[in-house]
Amino acid sequence: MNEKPAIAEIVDLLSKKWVMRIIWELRAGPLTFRQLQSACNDLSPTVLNNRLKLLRDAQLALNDPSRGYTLTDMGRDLLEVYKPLNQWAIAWQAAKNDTPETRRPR
Amino acid sequence: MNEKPAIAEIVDLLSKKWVMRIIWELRAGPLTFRQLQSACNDLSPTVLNNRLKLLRDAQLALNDPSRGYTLTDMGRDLLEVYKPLNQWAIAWQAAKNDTPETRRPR
DNA sequence: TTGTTTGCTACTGATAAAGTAGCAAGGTGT
DNA sequence: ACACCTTGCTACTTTATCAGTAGCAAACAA
Repeated sequence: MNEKPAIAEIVDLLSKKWVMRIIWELRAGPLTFRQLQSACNDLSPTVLNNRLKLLRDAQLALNDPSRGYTLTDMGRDLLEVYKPLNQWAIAWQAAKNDTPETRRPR
Repeated sequence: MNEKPAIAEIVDLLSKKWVMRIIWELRAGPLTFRQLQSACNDLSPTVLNNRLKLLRDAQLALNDPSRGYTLTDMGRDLLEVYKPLNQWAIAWQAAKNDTPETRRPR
């Protein structure tokens, strides 16, 4: 039924611009379409709508008309999985900005 | 020195097409430019070269002329961080393809 | 009615990615 | 020297993706 390995499928989805950001912005609770828009640097409704459709199809988010767009349980799980990446990223950013070329001698 | 939070910076990088795939293809050891190309579905040298530059700048990969392109220690660490995502993805793919709409009644 | 907010679409312009051809540098073998 | 490779890479063109703007219909409120 699935042509692709699961990891390839999710990497494809998360490689699309704004997808991870949208999930991130929904971390604290539901947001309306327009709230999401302004949370994501006023991205165009064209792209936002497209991404929300992808996220709904992937069952990572859904639209509860009375509350707004919300993460599903799976969406929240994905955020949990991403937490270690945050730790790694902090160490990475510090390390890559402290290289022989850019570091001044002491 | 850094305008962006580390997590935003790495999400930006990993959101670019082929970046994660390239890291993945280097998991087992060095590959030459052309080996990487064919490993990544014959992607154009234009994009591959661009991505390799990004990865070199991010110090996740480097080019050892005698061996080919290789992951740095940080690059390998990133792969480690991604392992849980693989587990999550398998469960996610199974769950999302077993929904009330697409599932036939028994 | 008038006004507001909702999700969303249509249309246009800009940017990123892909496809193809080919080059210069370095090695290898004759 | 020569003709061959493979290397990383660039130039150029086409196509896909993303962004910006305007605005609509539905739902509700004053």
